[in-house]
Amino acid sequence: MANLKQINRITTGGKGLPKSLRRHAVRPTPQRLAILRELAARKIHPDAETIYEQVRQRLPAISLDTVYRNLRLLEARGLIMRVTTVRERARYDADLSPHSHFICSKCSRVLDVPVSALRPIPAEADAFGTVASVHVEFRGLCHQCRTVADGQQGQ
Amino acid sequence: MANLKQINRITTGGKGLPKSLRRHAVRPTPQRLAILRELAARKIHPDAETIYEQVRQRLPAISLDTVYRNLRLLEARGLIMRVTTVRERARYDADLSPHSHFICSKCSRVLDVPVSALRPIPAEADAFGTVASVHVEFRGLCHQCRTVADGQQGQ
DNA sequence: CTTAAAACAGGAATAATTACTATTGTAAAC
DNA sequence: GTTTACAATAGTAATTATTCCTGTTTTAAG
Ligand SMILES: [Mn+2]
Ligand SMILES: [Mn+2]
Ligand SMILES: [Zn+2]
Ligand SMILES: [Zn+2]
Repeated sequence: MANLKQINRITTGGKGLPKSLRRHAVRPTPQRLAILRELAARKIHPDAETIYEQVRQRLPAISLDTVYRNLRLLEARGLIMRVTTVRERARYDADLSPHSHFICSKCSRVLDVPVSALRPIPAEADAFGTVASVHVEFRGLCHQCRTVADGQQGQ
Repeated sequence: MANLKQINRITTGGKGLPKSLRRHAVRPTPQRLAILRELAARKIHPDAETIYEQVRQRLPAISLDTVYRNLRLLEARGLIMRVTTVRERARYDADLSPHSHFICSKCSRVLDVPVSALRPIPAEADAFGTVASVHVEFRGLCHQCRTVADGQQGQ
């Protein structure tokens, strides 16, 4: 981290973002701002590595870990969102009938949700390409974990 | 792999699955059958490790790689399905407005799908727990990749 | 200016999954 | 019933995305 003044001059463009960050009790560091700006400017929904490569052009000393750390923090504070689902172990199902799943964020059990709870999703998404599959996934606290305050680790 | 005859006697229970596998041009090996049976018998939507631990009790010599390899093959052949989404790098979005995404399986670009294409999902899923979030994700070939036969790696 | 807490860079560690290789099982041809 | 070619497996190494750790720098507050 060398020459912070200079870095600040480069990266601190508009004043909107810094204020927004302060409101969420997040310090507007140059690295953080650069990451957030990169995400806000482009609509490519980039991953950590892609953001890293871009931000590096302005802040050559930034580390990949800083990108990951900030993405995590910004997501937790509700300032950005994840496009993909939570990255956890792959789980499988032998039941091929059309249905969806409710995944408990506490005990990580997976419950079947019948299609009746879904309603068919219109073919309007075909505007973007040939839809091969639609994945619907509910997350939350299962009944068992809600009532029993102390969540056990089921599965 | 020792004493195959014995293993076969143990694991080859019903005759339905072996035939089903043959129909899909998949050889009904004892390991494969055990994995498939484990998945079909329980409705817990297990991950590879969990299946491994269970199958190991009957086939102590089975390797974890065999479980992974077969889950991959069975999914590819359409005999089982994945509960969770494809395991790839996490991607982020600064646009917090409610919308969904279309992910191209060829160029891996992510396109925004407006809510108009979704229809609200009924609160019927509350039957399973307190729904905190709903994730809808479309997969397929984007227009660009469909027309241009030779897919480029966009993003 | 001093000081405590937050954030950072760089590199090591972790965890899930896949790749590699020598060996074994299978099915079909002879 | 042998032979033979190919598929599948076990065991282990490698890969990949992400997180953790440690010493240092930056920030904010007194
Ligand atoms: Mn299911
Ligand atoms: Mn989006
Ligand atoms: Zn639960
Ligand atoms: Zn595409």
